[in-house]
Amino acid sequence: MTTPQLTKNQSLVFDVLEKAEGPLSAYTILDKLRDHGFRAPLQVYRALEKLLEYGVVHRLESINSFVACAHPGDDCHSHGIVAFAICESCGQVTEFHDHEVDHRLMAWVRGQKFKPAKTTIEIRGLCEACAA
Amino acid sequence: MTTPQLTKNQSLVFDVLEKAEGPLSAYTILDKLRDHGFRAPLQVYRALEKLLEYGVVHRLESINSFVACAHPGDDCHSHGIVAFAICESCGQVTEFHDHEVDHRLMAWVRGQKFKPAKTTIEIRGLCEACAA
DNA sequence: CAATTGATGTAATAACATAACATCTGCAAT
DNA sequence: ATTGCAGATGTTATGTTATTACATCAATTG
Ligand SMILES: [Zn+2]
Ligand SMILES: [Zn+2]
Ligand SMILES: [Zn+2]
Ligand SMILES: [Zn+2]
Repeated sequence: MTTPQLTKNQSLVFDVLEKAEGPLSAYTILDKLRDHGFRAPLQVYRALEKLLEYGVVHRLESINSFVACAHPGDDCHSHGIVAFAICESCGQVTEFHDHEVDHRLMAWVRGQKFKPAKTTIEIRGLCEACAA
Repeated sequence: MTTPQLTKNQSLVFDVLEKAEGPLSAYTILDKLRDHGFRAPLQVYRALEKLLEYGVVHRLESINSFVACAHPGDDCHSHGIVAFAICESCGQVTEFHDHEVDHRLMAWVRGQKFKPAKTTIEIRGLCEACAA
């Protein structure tokens, strides 16, 4: 998907996520944008909805948070599955993907005649620095 | 992990999940147990916490719901990663397990010196019946 | 201009989850 | 048996995440 020009609110939300060290909750984003006129959760959620659709932001289901894509423009994103390693201590997120994992999951899915729409792979644990 | 004798509340919550067609939210479980004296969310969440710990119930992160384990006693559960296919139309959940996926993810994790604690794999889409 | 479409603003509410504190129950040590 | 403890439970309140409903605004287009 080619990303269209972002609207004002979408840009504001995206900039906050890009500058952040780690994933942010929608309400944390809201707080960071109060000075820019944001007043209600919906302003954040609506922007996020589009940014997710454009593939420039990912949602981390297991921690109800959002993060800017670490590999913008990477073609794998369009058809591949993205995985995340999330440090439960420092919040650091690493985004990666593995074709073999994709293939195995999609092979299973095909066998079941299941029609996949969105796949979540999230590994929570401790990053190297925090595990030490 | 060997499952200890369940307490009254744990048994009630587990029975509701076992008899359910698909995954249930904590509040749905609460409603189903009002007749048995349940009054507050915490009664459900506390029971779920233990049932998750014993491995007889799984949490589906992407839909904030809980489901009874489909493969109780399966040894793979203790050390392997469980994956779920979730039908967004009828709610049906299929639990499966693929060693190759585990190996690939764990190999990646080792390479990063990341210490995994809990891994989530959830595929949302349409089951065979609903896709037709 | 009128109609449509997409974006935005605002208030209210729904849905999910935890904190804090009191009470009870079973069991072991004295 | 009494005391002390640990685990489970009950209850209220609160915190966090997400959506519904409705009004308004701006750009496009026929
Ligand atoms: Zn990405
Ligand atoms: Zn860390
Ligand atoms: Zn299971
Ligand atoms: Zn279905």
